[in-house]
Amino acid sequence: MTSTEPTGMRPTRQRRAVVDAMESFADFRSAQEIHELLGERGEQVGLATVYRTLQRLAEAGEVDVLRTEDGEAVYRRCSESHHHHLVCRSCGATVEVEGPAVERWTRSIAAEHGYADVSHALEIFGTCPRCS
Amino acid sequence: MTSTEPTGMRPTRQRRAVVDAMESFADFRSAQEIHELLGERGEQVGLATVYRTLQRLAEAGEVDVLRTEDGEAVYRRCSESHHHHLVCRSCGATVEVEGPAVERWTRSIAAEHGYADVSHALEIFGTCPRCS
DNA sequence: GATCAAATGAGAATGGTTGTCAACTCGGAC
DNA sequence: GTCCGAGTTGACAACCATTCTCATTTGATC
Repeated sequence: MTSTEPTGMRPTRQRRAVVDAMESFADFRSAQEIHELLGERGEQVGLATVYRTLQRLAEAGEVDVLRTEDGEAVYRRCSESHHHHLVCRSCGATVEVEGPAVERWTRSIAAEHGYADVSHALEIFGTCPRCS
Repeated sequence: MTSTEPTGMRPTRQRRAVVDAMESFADFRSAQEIHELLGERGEQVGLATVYRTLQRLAEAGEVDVLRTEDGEAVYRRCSESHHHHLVCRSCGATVEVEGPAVERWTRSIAAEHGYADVSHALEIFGTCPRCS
């Protein structure tokens, strides 16, 4: 559950660099931005490697992934809380929301139908106060 | 709010065809799938036009857009029918589920943040009994 | 040090999506 | 009905995030 947990990944210079870079910001960044950041830090890491590493980290649950409105994947070090997004249809303004009720509900629905390893995706759309 | 509302779009054959096609399914489909569906229906509509039309409809709030896990945009007619899908990660088996609790929760969360015209998309993923 | 699977990087390939632009259409003016 | 201009279309090129390929390098183990 912690970030020092073994993930089955070899601790190469490149992976350490990516993990380090992830610690240096708290918002969502694209793979390309992270690659650029590494360059600025003097860490030479191939773009493909950045993509691969971020993917692995995401699979291992070490980072959160999100899709921007135009389909770009953005990453952020894993905040401890699972949450959803309330997105403005018009300007894209996003609010992170939590819902224990939803978590419980999805789990019970899945169990009811015999589904295992449950996860879910929930997005709420609306028009934000500024746009309406 | 209704689908007969003027959207500032000229009612061309192609747009009518896309809107019609959107009425023929209730789940999220990609632009390419919708384009293919139009072809099967004997409606000749260019792919670019399908993309443009869906974009316009989304802007006008006539359809909901969502990004799949791999960044593809998927569209669904904006409907009041509130059911969600419990999808098997392995074989794709889908169960439709309803959740008044979720409907209520999303509405209240949105209201809390001042968001209007609320809709939402929820998919639950798991491994079905047959696959686990 | 020898060995081998895992990891890397450069560049090519992929594929969804958007841009381009000449041809076409719709709706209003006449 | 005809004309006109702006909106729309479609074929195809361009774009660009992401993934693939594969020869080379690296880390862990013996």
